[in-house]
Amino acid sequence: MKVTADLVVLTIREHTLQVALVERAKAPFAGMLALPGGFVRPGEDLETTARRELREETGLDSGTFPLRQLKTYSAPERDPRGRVITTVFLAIAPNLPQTQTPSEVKNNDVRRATWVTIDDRLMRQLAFDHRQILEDARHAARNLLEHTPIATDFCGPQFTITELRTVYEIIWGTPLDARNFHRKALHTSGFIEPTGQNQTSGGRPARLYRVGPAKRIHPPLVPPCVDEKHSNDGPGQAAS
Amino acid sequence: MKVTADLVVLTIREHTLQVALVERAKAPFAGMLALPGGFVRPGEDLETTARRELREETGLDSGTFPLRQLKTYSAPERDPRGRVITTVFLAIAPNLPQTQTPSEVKNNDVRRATWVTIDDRLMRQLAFDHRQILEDARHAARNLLEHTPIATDFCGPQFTITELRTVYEIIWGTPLDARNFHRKALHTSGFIEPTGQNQTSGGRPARLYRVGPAKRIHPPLVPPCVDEKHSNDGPGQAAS
DNA sequence: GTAATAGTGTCTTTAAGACACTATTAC
DNA sequence: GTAATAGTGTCTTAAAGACACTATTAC
Repeated sequence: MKVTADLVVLTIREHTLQVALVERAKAPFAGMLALPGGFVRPGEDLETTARRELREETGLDSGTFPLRQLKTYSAPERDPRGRVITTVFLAIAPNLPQTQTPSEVKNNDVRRATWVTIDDRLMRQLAFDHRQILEDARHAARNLLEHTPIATDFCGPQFTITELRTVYEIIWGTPLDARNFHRKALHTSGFIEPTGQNQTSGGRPARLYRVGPAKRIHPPLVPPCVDEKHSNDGPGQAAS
Repeated sequence: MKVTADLVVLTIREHTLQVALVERAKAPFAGMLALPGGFVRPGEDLETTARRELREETGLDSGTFPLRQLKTYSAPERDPRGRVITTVFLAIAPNLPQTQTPSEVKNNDVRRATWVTIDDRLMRQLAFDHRQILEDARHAARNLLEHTPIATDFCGPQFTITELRTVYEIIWGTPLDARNFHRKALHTSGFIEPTGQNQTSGGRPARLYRVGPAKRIHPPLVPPCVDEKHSNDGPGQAAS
């Protein structure tokens, strides 16, 4: 049985949620979009494989952001080449200054790597079972946003509260009350801490913050009006 | 590369949290305790493997309770026989009437299956990396208890609120206020619903409930006095 | 001054936490 | 009646939700 590690790398660019995808050079699914990833090599654990493949296929250096294992997909027919199971990792990248990490990457499986805005049209163009994987990963990301400080990973090492709120607004798809968000962010101990610096951008200067030591946001940051009591449990992963 | 599915099957018996373990018949780790599990067969997905191995090794029928995929362990040296990665599933069994599902099971890898109370002594007797796996699974179970109705899986199809509260008390290790728990359980819409029946046991008859349609407990049921804002993130799994 | 953005305070509502008594059964 | 267990109500406190104005900068 073959084993691969695949990655869902999310970022916010151009005010939308985007995912790093590769255009496949070979069959099966030649020319279609797929998640970056590849086979585990001897001596590698899955996370090492994920980091290597990310670098090889997209040029992204995962040293700057953490990888979270999400779920392992093992349906017998999920890869037409034979029996392949894959473990999926979620990564959140800060908004990168360069357009993307494109074709300089030498990799004979991959034609090019690109950021793609996540929408319904994209979801129908994905190879393998990557549509399901991406849906599950989005669900996991939304959940992590509520319970962990993961939103700060979308920002750089320093950010304003407005930038942080924008992350929530884009991923949740709803506007948030700036005052209530401000209060929640500052009153959740260990979430963010001031750096003492300011950032100015055409209006009153904004205070800059960095991520704090907290690993959980407690009580959670809940999206407004979405009473998900009866909602589905998502990709079936146990909460951490 | 070989792939296995292992299970952490938890139940509450004799007022303690217990886990289903097997005594290994062969090297490596002959005579030591291990989680039930085994190799994926052609045509099986991981969950199917887990259900089959559970039945073969412990006689437990997983048809009566759900399996949740937790995490995949892939350290290169985790199995001395060679490269084996394993995907771990969590199952919660109701308190079973029979003592356990013992040695009638024919399986040449396993000498016998047994329920074992989880304590520090046990944790030092586990084969492979199963100590780490069990610790991660306990952490995941505690978390699921807060956010999902999984506690009802420890009870039968019908249960009293006191039984349900006892589950939380045993797993959290702290007593809960009966009145506040009662209110929380009944006011969380979709958590539990009355069956209309009563159960009598030496005192005032208790109303019986069944699990409701909710998949999430919102807001979560939080263990008292445990302000885990700065606590570790656990086994590294994304919240579902 | 004007435009743009950041930052803050109060009232109301909801739910958690603490806490003690009454109700129904078996014996 | 007594023992055992189930069930309930109130006060206080913490935090979310709704809502409008002031502060600081660039031009």
